[in-house]
Amino acid sequence: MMVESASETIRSAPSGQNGVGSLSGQADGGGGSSGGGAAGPAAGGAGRDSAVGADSNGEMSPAELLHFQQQQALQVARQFLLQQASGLSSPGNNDSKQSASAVQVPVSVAMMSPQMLTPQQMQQILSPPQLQALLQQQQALMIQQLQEYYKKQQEQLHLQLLTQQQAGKQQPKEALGNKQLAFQQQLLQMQQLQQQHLLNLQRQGLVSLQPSQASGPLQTLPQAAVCPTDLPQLWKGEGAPGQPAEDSVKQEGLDLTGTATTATSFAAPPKVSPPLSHHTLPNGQPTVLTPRRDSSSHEETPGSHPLYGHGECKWPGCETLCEDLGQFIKHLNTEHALDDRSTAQCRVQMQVVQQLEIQLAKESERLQAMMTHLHMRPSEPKPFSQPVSDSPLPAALRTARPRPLTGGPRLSTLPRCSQLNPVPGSSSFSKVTVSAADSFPDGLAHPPTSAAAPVTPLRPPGLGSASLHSGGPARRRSSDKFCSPISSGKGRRGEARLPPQPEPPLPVTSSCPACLPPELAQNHEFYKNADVRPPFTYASLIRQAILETPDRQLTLNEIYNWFTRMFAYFRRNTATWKNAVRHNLSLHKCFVRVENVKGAVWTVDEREYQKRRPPKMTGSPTLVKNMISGLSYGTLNASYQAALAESSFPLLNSPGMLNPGSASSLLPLGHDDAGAPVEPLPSNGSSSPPRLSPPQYSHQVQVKEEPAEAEEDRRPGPPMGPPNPSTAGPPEDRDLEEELPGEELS
DNA sequence: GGGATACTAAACAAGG
DNA sequence: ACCTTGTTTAGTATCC
Repeated sequence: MMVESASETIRSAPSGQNGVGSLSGQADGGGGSSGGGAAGPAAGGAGRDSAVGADSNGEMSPAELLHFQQQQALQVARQFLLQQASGLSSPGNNDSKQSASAVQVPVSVAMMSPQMLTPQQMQQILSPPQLQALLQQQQALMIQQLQEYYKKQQEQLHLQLLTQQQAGKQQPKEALGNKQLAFQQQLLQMQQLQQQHLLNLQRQGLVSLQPSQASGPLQTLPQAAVCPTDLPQLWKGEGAPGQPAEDSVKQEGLDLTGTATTATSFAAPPKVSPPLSHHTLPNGQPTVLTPRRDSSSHEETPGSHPLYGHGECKWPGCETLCEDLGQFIKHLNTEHALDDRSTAQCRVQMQVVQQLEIQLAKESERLQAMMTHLHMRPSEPKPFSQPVSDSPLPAALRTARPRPLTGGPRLSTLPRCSQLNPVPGSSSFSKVTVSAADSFPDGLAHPPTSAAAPVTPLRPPGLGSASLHSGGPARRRSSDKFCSPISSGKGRRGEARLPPQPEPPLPVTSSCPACLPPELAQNHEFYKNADVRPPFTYASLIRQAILETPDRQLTLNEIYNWFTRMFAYFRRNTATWKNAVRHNLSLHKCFVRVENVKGAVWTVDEREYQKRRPPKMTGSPTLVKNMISGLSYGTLNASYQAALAESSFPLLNSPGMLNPGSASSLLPLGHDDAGAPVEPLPSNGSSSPPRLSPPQYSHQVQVKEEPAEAEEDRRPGPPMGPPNPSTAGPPEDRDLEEELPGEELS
């Protein structure tokens, strides 16, 4: 039953996924052509999305303006990217950084027109700092434009006011008073609108209150940085549309004081409010300041570098100490130049950022809900029923919130994520979960709550539900074409291929129970939360799972749990992977099944495992070649994936990636044959794990079938009994925290 | 085109 | 009868 549903899902997905449109076209005509079905949805989605904020014809409401500006920002971002790619300019005009930044952008990007780049692609291409800079620029731009918009409005009103005043000289004072009041009220409302707009932006993370921005654009928006506690007042104030402006002004007290002043004595320059005081949030000060500094340093300070701080390189996974900036730059250029590893890391980071964005959206929504519940309920209608424009704000909230940073366009380009929706598989999943005993919470709970909501926005609107659920296949295709750095390239190919190369190194690090493979270790949080297919093969993951335990053995169920625990992808997607896991366990000699009292556990025969690899290693050179030869985006993408996978490994090759110390410790392990022995296992295992581990390990080395049996006899009860529970137990428990809900379900 | 590897799907069996 | 666990086979995709 379950199987059927799952398979159905999968089947339905394929046709739809391919298509993800826009990109497939540019990437390489080949693969994507089939997806006619999907293209439709995608397009539709884009359309729908754009519809939300696109029709900014005529007069724009603030909400529309916001969208429009987001689009513009996106455009700017694209241009920025283009510039980056072509090395014509660097965002921050950092002297030292210029060369590096220019180099770090994949050359192939330069070949793509800005229009061809989707936000996703940009994410893939730009480094986190670059992205950050980009975002900041977008924010600044948006704020600026918003500011200008309001400024114009103010000026218009001002003019009208003056006109009225002049005219009013001849009119009865009463009339004048009324009109003035009306204008003032209008002004007030407008300013309140500004406030809300900015608040929204802040909520969405679009406004970070950077110094530069603060001093400029924001200045004119006195209430921009209203602290949360002021919100109620704000809303309250707005909520009194019927009242005379004066009243409302009074109500607003602090916040609107400036405004009121402006309104009455409008002649005063719009920028009255002290820049900083407004931007200091009660608790946010530190946080606000920090990013600010970074951003400023990033773009303006020549003496610093976003990737350099506290005397060390902040490149993900690299903490190399550098005496000074010069040295760091040198290090940056040598160790983090444009190569597979760097690009791969970059992509991973992008994924992280993306995930964070999702998270941000989620949290923003939550906050909104909370605030609505706590503050707005009493005066709920007020904020949303603004006299001037009832829709503007709300609309902005609704539309912008979900996708704080990129808005519509981006969504349309995120087909790959279309796998989120677990719906179909959920049933089977839950089933499994339950039986699994351990955790699965997510299977059902997550999707709806955490995943569903936030994710939704990111999904291409167009992708129908069909594409949404996509279990395995879906992910591949969708991801392939564009985005998913990790998963990628072309369906399985990417996955299958990448893993191999990377894996070699994996063993090394992975062997250490405490540590995961670099890539996994570094992004383990990411994979844990992001519905992204990990760039590892099932075999490598299984191995990882097993090696992570003190006694290097896991039951099938525990392996399942590890998967679900470590990767969101395996929580939300169909349970197909379980079959794959079993299949892999049975298929590969490197996995040895050992029976014990408790049941059967699986161990890893490192020797066997290492045996498989050699051949695969050859892959990377090719990738590099591809990279260099500058091929099409599709190819590049593949190479990226490979690079990524490679990066995951331990960067054996690149000392730069690791601390001198760590690197040395890891490197010795070597990924090749030596690997087996190496496994830090011994170290860790011997030390912490019970007596069993040693024997076990030895066992692992043995050949599969027979040994298993013999082994079993040899170490009947003891091996499995105590250790197993203990081993599996702890980790499980750890995660249980997160997955508790799941348990509840069961 | 063939070989190797990987993934998915599915059938089947054994045991709980 | 159902589920889990294992094994095996088949088909497909990708890379070398």
